[in-house]
Amino acid sequence: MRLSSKSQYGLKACFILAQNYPNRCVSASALEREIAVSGKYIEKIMRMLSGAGIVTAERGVSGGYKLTRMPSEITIGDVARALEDNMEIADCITSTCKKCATGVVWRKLYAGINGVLDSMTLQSVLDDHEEAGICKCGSQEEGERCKCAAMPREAGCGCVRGQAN
Amino acid sequence: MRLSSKSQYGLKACFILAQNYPNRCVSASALEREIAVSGKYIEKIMRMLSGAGIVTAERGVSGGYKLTRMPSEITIGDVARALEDNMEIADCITSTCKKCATGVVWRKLYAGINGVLDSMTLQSVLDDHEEAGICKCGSQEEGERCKCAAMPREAGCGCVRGQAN
DNA sequence: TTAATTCCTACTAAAATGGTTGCATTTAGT
DNA sequence: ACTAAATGCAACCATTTTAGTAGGAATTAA
Repeated sequence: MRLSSKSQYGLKACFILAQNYPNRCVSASALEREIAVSGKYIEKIMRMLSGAGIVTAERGVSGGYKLTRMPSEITIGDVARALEDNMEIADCITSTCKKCATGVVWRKLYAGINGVLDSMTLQSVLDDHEEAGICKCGSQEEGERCKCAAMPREAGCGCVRGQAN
Repeated sequence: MRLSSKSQYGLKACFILAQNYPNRCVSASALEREIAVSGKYIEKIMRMLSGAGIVTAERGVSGGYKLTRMPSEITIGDVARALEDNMEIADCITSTCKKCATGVVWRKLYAGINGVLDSMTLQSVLDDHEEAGICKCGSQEEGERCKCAAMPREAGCGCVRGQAN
């Protein structure tokens, strides 16, 4: 009962894209720096998100990835279902078998999981996080000022582009 | 994002033990017949449940497994957590890291999963299942009479011990 | 004594996971 | 036209996890 690393990295990437929405593309190599994950691997993950219609990709120099819709229109469930190879938590989820009582159980769990995941959007999570006094950009320790340098940020986080602060 | 086969088989076994509670022991070989799973494998699974204090085992001829407490006192979560090797769905569940927004998400999911699993007991699920017009013993197809023969059953399911009906 | 049972350890084949490699294609800038 | 930075794609690979299997020791009712 574990999420794949794809979901974990991919969601981090989506939060970064959300912060750059709708203007800027974010490249795989920028994500590599920010998330500390292999560039080739995050590239693969982004391609899965692209295939699922969650991000678009622009090729060529100064290309990268961008959300296809507003962060408030993308649920965590959208992202997780795109990246999790197998969301069918048990064999009897899709089957109509009613023979044993386990079907009820696993279907209820399945519904619960998707319910939780779809109750949050990229936007709502970032809002909650910021409201809790934590800078959206995610690169600082608690109580410290933001240290991020590589990435353009929204106002209010204390970051300066291309310069640590 | 998948449950292990241990949880799936193990929960089936627990329902059978629940139907035989509190009088009868159910042996691994009986479970093998009922659930259609390797006897050696279900034996291993039962030992995990025994280690978790959910069932007790009696050795020797006419031995087997029995629930340690009433089916209404055992939640599905108890069973799943005993059998699922790793319930930590993401790396940041237990850590106190607040740097990125994914922590909020996965902790909410984790709480949701356990909430669903703990909202059901062996008893409540069996009751719901029976109320839906489905025999608790689980061996019949929908609309058919029960075909189970190997196992003693509670009144009302139409089974006769040691005899198909 | 025997047969049916659990207990325990070790082993193994297959599948899934978490990437890596290499190359083709696209594109902005010079 | 050339180059460098970017995505697209397919194949590969090592490690870990999963889903059992195998074999024997200890226990117990008949």
